[in-house]
Amino acid sequence: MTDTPILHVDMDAFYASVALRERPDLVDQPVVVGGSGRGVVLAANYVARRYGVRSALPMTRVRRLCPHVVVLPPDYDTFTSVSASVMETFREVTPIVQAVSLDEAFLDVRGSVRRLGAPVVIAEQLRSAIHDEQGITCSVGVAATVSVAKLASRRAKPDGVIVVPPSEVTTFLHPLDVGELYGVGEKTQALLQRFGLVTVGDVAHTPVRTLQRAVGHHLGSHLHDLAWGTDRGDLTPTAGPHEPERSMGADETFSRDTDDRDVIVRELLRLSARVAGRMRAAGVAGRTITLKVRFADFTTITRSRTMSEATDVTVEIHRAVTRLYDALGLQRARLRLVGVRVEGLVPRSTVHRQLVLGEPEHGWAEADRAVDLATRRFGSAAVRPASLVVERA
DNA sequence: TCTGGGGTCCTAGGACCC
DNA sequence: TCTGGGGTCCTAGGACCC
Repeated sequence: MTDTPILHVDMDAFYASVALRERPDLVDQPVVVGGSGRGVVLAANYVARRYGVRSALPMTRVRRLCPHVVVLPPDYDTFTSVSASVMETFREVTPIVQAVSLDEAFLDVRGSVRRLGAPVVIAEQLRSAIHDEQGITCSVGVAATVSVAKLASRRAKPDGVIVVPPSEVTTFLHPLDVGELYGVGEKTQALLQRFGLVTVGDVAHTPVRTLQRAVGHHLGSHLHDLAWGTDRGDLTPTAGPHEPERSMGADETFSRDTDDRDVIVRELLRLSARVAGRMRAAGVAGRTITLKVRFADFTTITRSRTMSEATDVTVEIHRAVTRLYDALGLQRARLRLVGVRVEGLVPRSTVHRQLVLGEPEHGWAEADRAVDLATRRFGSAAVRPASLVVERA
């Protein structure tokens, strides 16, 4: 038996560490993985962090903070395959693995201690296995609950392990900044601060009703639980066929702001095709179609429309978002970003389409299937709508 | 040449139904 | 004929996470 059965394993600077396996010559240099132009940092190695470089920082600021930083482009195929191998290593320890993202997971090792040893021993075994197999380091938090394990792994970084036994939970939690709690971002932290609540201990000693008045009913009671480390925190194993997504979407920031309707409608077509293609690959269709528009000043609005029937057809999604866009009646507003999202996803097999006699929808669905087939065979650059083909002079 | 892209969940008001 | 209460769906926005 153990009183700290939950492990939170978090890769250190995951994207950067994976990218550096190919470039060992750069390990002592400041390195970030990120986009170009208007992109942000996806991951920064610990050398870059000494300059104040962090995830989500705009690249323009990164270059100011650290002019000699090396920027590597993300290689998601490699990240995905390294992640899959790491998750496989976790499942050799316990079947109860809940992946949070490519680079972190919770493990319930309750059933493994007799075979493998105490949780802290398992944590060290995992760390050396991942280091040997993948050439990257990770940190592990060990605790009785999910939320405490998560905070412990952050404290353990980089390349360490921290165990927080139940008797030490409040001593560990209460001095922390409220912003460390899962679910407390910039806004909520500022809100709590106005109530004089700065540390986790402050939140713990505030009546639930008061918290709920400050931050809303749900979050208020949630924060109170987190502040005492009493969240239930049962794991939902993500092995095998995972839960279907509730929505799928794609958005894109223009390389420069635009008010050109042709450019915008063409981008909406590209995004609609991308989303619809992923939906068909996943075998889902959806009824609610949402347009997202971000203006040059970064204000963002959404407009959605729920259809009578679910679709996975590119031209139907494109037509819906184009109507929503035109209904905005924008004149010369410059847009920074547009996005397309489809919600209310259901398995494609449950959709029975009521085709209006003579409507050519059938033809569009078949055109999509032909595109999917050609894409699988020749790659995504091979097939695209005519309006997306750039003529070569 | 500040501020990505993929998501999830919550809130709140109004419509509509019983 | 003077006003209720619950449930669900839709829409829009916002906060948050990695």
